[in-house]
Amino acid sequence: MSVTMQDIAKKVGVSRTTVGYILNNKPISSQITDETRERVLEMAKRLNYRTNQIAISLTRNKTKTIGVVFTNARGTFMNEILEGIDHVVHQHGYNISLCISDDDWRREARHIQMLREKRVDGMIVFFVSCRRGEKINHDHLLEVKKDGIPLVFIDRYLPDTDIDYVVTDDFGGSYEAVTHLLKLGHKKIAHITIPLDCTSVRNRLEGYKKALIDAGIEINEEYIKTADFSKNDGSKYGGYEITKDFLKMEKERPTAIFTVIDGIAIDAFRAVKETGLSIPEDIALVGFGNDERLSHLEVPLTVVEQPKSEIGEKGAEILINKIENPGTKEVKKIAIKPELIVRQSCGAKNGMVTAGTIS
Amino acid sequence: MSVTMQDIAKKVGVSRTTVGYILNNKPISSQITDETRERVLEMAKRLNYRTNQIAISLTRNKTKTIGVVFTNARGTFMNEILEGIDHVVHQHGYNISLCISDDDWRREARHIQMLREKRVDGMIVFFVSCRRGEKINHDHLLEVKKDGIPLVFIDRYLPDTDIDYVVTDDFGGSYEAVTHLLKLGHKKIAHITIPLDCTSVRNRLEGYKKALIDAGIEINEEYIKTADFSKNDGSKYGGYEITKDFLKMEKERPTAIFTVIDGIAIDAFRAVKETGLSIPEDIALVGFGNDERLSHLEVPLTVVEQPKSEIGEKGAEILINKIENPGTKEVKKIAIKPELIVRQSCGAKNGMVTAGTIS
DNA sequence: TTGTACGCGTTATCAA
DNA sequence: TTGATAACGCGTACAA
Repeated sequence: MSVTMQDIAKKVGVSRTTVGYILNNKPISSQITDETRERVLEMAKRLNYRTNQIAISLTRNKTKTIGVVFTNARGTFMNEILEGIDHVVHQHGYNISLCISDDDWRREARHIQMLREKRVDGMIVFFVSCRRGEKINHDHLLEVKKDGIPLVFIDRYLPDTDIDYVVTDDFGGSYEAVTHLLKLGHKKIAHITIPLDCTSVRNRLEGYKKALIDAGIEINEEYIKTADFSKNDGSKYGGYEITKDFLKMEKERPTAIFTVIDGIAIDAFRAVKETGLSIPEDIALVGFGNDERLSHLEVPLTVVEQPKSEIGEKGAEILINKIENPGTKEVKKIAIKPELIVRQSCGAKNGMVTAGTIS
Repeated sequence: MSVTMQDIAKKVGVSRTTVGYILNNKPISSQITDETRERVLEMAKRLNYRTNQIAISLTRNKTKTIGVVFTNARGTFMNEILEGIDHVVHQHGYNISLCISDDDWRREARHIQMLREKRVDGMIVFFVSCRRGEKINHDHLLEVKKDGIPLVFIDRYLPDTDIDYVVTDDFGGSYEAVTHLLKLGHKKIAHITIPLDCTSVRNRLEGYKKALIDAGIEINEEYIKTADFSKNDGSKYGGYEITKDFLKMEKERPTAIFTVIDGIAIDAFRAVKETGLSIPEDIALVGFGNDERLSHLEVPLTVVEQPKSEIGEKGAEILINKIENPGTKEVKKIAIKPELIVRQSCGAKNGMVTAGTIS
């Protein structure tokens, strides 16, 4: 099929070894006749010789490939992280092998099995978390770690394990967003969360609670609702429906809603608009994630922006460092502080409130 | 490092070959003692043996990996195509090696070189097109074709080459959008295009022109403008500025604007809104692509929707077919008819106008 | 059941 | 000095 060193050797009339020395510019090759070198190089060019990395991988036990696993490709969440990973990784001569698990942990496990068979040098994984009621097995992830294959989680992590990760500081971001609302005078701040059992969702809820507590406001469980599950009668109860319910609360009606993700904020926006109330005058609204759609709504939404590129870059750096320095036992657990992008839906004047990076 | 067949063979006290036969369930293995088989299988499980696909790739000369090259990861254009590719490809046991060229053809060439060294079985490429003034070299793509490596282009193609591709029927989609506007009574329809020299942009312009001509309307060059280039004085002249200029045209002011991509439509939307005119009453607006943002604007935009998943799926199918049936010389050139999604910005009542698939 | 050779590049060793 | 030989890494295929 493709041109091998053997082909060149045969054509030129030297051994495979000699060709190898010349093409790789080995010190020994300085002792090879200039004429031989010339002929070999020329033949290589003429035949369009191309290193066979498969052969190299076999001997070196290194593929220069890293596996990247995402749950899905909806929205632009994956994109920015992927771009971050791509930049760092290619700089170091690595390739990305991308897998999408479709929010199915069995698929995820199969993908990881494939990546292991292909002997990737390491993996960056955004793993599947369980939705209400599901049972999820994470053994395939723990096994990767156990077998000493460099592994870095992104955006969420497995508590009680010593696996490296790079995540958004969800607690901090949430805390800041709610504190921002408090400073604007809001006291009745609702939170819409989702039935997804992962660290980010939990930490955002905790950040919300802590901010209220620190401000001396009692947690009102009526103000915390979980979207996207079915009621007994089978009807959907998502961000839209929940918001409608919040708006019906009359005197106790919240004056601000903080949603755990952008998608829910869009639903809430629609609900508020339909009710004839206005944002931010009647209801302030803050999302989390910074989906592109949010800035194009009639009233651009204020959001906590996940530092996606940084997550990707940092994750890749940690991974490559692990790969190239196999001794290190140190486990990196990094939470990057997100930015609060103040637009119009919270009622503050436009601007950006920035915080530094903690780890 | 990892467990090999040799390890198992040594532990069990049989030859490497025997282990291979048993693990791969070869017919010959039926003549192996049940006891030996048991012991081998158990040892494999105990040691957590995992096939080394690198070794297999070396002998088979097949990596079961396909290279996918995109220009960038902005927006959700890549995502849907990628999901389509991913589904088809994994079904056939292939992995994706993803590269992002950052709109830089030299980077693209380097990526393709890497993919070739890693001996991918085929490639799906969304290649870099030239912007005004740039010089782009496509030799690296032609070489892939020349060397017999299965290659499929997506969303754009190189005219005058016999390389397979799957694209949007840009001409048809454009034609349909403009015809739709004509049917709504518009006669002064403007088109904003971009200075990108690729088949899709050119074909959309042609579709626009043909629709007008077929309706007996003369092409008014004043109504065709190219966004995103600098004027002599250095100021930017993008979709926003162009739209403002259109709106200043008084009597000759266009009543509808059709933009070559969604991004420009958003700019145009902003310009119209600022001018105090309303959509669709004063100005109808139609985009191309179906970016998620468009449906969340105050007035949801009517768009020609690129069939992204289909492009990905079809592209992957063609590629895998080429890989697994190496004889076929047939070149597939497929244009998938897009859908016109009628929302509010064109002034028609909501609904979807669908067309079939042509090829 | 086992030995042997192959695919391809690398490298330590050995001969001219 | 200049170059060739052989073995390695791992799974597979075929003859023995």
